[in-house]
Amino acid sequence: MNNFKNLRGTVDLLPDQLIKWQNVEKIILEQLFRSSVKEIRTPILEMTDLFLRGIGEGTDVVSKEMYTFLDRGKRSCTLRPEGTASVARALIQNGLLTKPFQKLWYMGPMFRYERPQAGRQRQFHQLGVEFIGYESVRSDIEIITLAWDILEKLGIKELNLEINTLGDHVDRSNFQKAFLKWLEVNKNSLDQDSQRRIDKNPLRILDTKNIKTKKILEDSPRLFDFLSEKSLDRYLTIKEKLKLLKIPFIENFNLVRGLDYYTHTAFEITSGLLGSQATVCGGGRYDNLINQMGGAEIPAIGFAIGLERLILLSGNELEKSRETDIYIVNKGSNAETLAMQLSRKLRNYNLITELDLSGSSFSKQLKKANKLKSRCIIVIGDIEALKNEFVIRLFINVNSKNQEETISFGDDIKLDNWLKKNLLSTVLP
RNA sequence: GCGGGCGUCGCCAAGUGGUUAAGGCAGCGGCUUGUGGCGCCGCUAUUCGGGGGUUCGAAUCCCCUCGCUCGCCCCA
Repeated sequence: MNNFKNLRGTVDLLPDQLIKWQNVEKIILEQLFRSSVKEIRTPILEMTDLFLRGIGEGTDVVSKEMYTFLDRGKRSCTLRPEGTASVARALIQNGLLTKPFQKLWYMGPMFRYERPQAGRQRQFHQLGVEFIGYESVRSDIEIITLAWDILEKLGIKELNLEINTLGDHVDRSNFQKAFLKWLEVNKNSLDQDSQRRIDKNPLRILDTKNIKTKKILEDSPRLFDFLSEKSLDRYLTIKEKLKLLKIPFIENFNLVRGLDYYTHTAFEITSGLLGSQATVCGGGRYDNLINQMGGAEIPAIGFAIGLERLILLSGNELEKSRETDIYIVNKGSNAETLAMQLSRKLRNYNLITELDLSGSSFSKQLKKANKLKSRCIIVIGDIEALKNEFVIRLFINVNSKNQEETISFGDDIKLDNWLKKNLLSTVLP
């Protein structure tokens, strides 16, 4: 096997699969459009420092999962592992932060160097939405609602929304002090992973999956008790409004999320149907990120949806695509020229037209049309070409020969009427 | 980075030491060189992920390697 292969953790998306992708993307884009969210596109490649500063050096993403390399100018570059840092950078750099409020989305590939498994790849795709400049509690609700509605529009069932609050940076550092103190005392009872995290990223210990550690953590100080009145009030309001909007959620005080920049609201939407990589959507507030990266103090909140996981969850009704409307069977040089002209004309209708380019026998071409489940065929051979006409026939079943019509080239009215009567009335939008 | 499972045609597979590597689907050609379905006939792996070894003989046994996959960690 000397052939080339794709790199581990990357996949080819093939035509049949892309039907589903396109349908999913269409529904997403429509919902974003209706929600007044605008698109932004940033480079896939960025300076490594952007992510070190933005995401945080202690995070797993930065410390062990980045695709980083030196370019020819010896600059350290990284294929983006997520989108938020890039968006923040772009807004600062392009002076867009003078606009007080912006709702933005992006969609595209992200890269993380990990061992692939079900629902996890090294190159994967995310839809990200960021509400920039929004501080109000309502913006938290609105963005959670948006994420929820997108998933709902796609018909995805069995979702769990988990929410938590991380407080502001003051709350968090107060808590962290108390927590670190507690950790020192209880260090030896923790599992190895958690012990390692004490120095690197203590908050993440809260999210451990180790059952023993979980048990021990029950007696640890809780971030919730360190929330300022304002932070607490914010959190309670969110819960209350979500209830009013009838969006079901569960509280998860251990939901910390992997990136350093989050403050206040953190949320995740998971599905039991995904196996061990259950998170479809993760998001939260990041009021300090833009400032940390050199911009003004601008609050923001966002989420990201993993498209591969979304596709796994989406129903197979989205795999269906429209079939061919008209298959043009043609043979002989004059006929072929006429067929080309005709196919161009037909494409001005909202019809899927396939011009046979094989030059093979009528029988072969008909078989192909049948295989494609074409709703209608046009036949142009030497005989038709000589008379400057073509035959158009409904192709629904073998016996539909009687529903055929001969039309002269140039008789656009007759063609138009035939199409309206037989095809256009049932064409999907 | 650490564990488990698996690699036979484009896909699904049988074969588990003896000289032809089943079968199905898909594909291609024909029956039918200007008319679809069905059917029938034919073609499609000098080779079993790759390399080395054991053996008279290997897809089948051993070693190494590569890849895939599932899980841990973590995340989308």
